[in-house]
Amino acid sequence: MKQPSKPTIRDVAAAAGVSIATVSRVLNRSPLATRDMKARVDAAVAATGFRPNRIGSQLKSASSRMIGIMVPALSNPVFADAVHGVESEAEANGYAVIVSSSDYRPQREAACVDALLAYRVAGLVLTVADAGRSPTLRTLEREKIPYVLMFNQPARPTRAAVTVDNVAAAAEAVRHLIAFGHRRIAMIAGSFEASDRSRLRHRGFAGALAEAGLAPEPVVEVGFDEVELTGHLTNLFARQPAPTALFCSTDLLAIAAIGCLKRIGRRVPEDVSVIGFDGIAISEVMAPRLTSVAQPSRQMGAEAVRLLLARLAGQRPPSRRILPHSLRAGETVIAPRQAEITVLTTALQKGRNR
Amino acid sequence: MKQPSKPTIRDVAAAAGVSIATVSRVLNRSPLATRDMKARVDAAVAATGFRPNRIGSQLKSASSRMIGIMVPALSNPVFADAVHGVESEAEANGYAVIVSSSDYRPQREAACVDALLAYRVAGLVLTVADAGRSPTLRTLEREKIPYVLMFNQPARPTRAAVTVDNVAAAAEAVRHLIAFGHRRIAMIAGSFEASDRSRLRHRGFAGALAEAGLAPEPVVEVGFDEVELTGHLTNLFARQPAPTALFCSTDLLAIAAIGCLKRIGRRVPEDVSVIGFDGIAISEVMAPRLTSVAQPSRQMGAEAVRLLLARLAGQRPPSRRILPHSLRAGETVIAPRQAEITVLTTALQKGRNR
DNA sequence: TTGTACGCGTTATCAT
DNA sequence: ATGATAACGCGTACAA
Repeated sequence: MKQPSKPTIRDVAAAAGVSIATVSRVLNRSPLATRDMKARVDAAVAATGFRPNRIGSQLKSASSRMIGIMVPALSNPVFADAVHGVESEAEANGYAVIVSSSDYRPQREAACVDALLAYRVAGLVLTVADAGRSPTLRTLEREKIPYVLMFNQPARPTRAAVTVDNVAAAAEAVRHLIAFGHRRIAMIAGSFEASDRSRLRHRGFAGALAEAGLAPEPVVEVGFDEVELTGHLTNLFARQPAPTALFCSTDLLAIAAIGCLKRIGRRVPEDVSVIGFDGIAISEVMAPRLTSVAQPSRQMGAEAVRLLLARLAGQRPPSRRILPHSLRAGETVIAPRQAEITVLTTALQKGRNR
Repeated sequence: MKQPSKPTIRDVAAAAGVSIATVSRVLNRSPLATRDMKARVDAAVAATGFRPNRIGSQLKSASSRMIGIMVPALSNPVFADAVHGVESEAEANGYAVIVSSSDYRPQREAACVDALLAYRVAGLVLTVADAGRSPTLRTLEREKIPYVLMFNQPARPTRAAVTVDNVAAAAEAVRHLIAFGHRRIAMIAGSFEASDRSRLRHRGFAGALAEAGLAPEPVVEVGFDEVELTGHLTNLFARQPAPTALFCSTDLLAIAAIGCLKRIGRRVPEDVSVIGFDGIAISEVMAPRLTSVAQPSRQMGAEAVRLLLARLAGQRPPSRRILPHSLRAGETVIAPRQAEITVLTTALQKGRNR
């Protein structure tokens, strides 16, 4: 049952009639490798079916060329896209990626990171529940493991992060609703405890309302696996006067909310306008197309890797990268009924004045 | 700039005043480790901040406790879910997971797998474009690397795979439409070249139509990143008589199709019924809820890992695991207009007969 | 029960 | 330009 264990650099050396040092030089494209040596080694590599063993190489060189990545969940397309970005940028630079997910449970984060560190990853790209109070980040700092946050937007500017400006982006979403004439705007937010983004987006929401002199509407805070929003929405819309628009802290929540709204007899956008946050691909192909503040998830992953690699190369890249968000107009936001009437009236009066 | 390199087992031994063998035994829970030795070592581990280096251990023991995974794309929730399943099952068994994605490009598969093999992964869980003619799988077999396919359903029964019965599942979807009274059923299929699943599902589609004595409708084959189906659908529905139902080989395609249909003035389900394949989470919360043949993606990932680990443990597990699919009734399939009339008529007659 | 010493596959230093 | 050899961190056979 013993495997004919894989050929090593030693086997190649024997087959080529050279020393292992020569083989190593050829494999690593050392300038010292001469043409004929290269030819002989290449032939021997092909003959033996040799594959360089990165484990051996890592042990020696203490640089693992592996990047660890931790996200709350792969089931959210935002994170799946970001991981995709991380993976392809890493791959392009000769790095492999080890993934793990915390399942939105802050207390799992430490264990995940521990596992990654056991593999001596060169660095980490991660999204934590709360960058402000994360034992995990402190561990990484204490042990001087380079890391770059994604989506998190830590208050401490020394913590490397690639994000969008969550407060500004959320405020922009709300202002978009206000510009359409909405005055009673409610928010559905993902768990504040499990997501500092959710808190920041709420701050943007509240700020935009205050700035417009509007009364703050109640915020419905829900869990991330919560898909049954019917109860929450029923309560929300039982109030008089009912909200005319809904800002959701993620697209996933927005899509779920739209489904529940339809089922309780509120049409989107005719009765209620909805705007999401993330700009995931699916929200662009559904009908009506979801209006959303899009963040460039895939690029954020790629950019996080670039920052990490620059840091690993001993450079001093900016510790923070705020990527631009963009308001992606869809079809789920229109003017509320009353405003429509106002607009019409105004238009008629103007017409008459001519 | 030199890092104060991390403590090794040797530092721990020195701190505890024991030998490295003792430390190793304690860390690996060897029965030879005595209580007091364990106490001293544990204290020293804490004092030094030691973290076992898996790289060293892997090199020695030649078993990497890493699983490689390759999927066509993380942006498809089906694969993201499967990776999630792989990740958590692997984690539960002390394995780490290295991911890579082929971006639906068959010619990239070999390079991805090569990279994974360089890390001496213990085995692979993967989805290839076409399990029937995959140089990658042949490579793995030649080099005796254990692997388990996911989603692929290879003709050769020796190839380990965890899948659903794609032909039967697709046929069931089509029979569902037929049972509702649909007679003109078209199909939108993902690229046949990039997905053997797509081909099998088409076979199930054609089989179910033939079995019911229905004429085969044209199949629209589209790329996986193709989101603009308006043209295709316009052509499809310009035919006379137009199809009354649509079977899509993935939920992503179904969602895109529904969006495009609405935009060309066909309502779903009133004018056209739509059924998907995959049962991704989002399709359950949108409105109308997508009717779909669901496959247990997350469990498929987990099951693939279980199979792989059993094989690694030297067992001879069944090489193929066909997991049950389930028809998840949503709101996108109703009876076509004419059938509705027929049904009503029948019901009226029955009522009169009473 | 505990410790010594070797080897896993690689890179890199130092002779030649 | 090429080769011999010493690490890297760990597990374990073997000796004590």
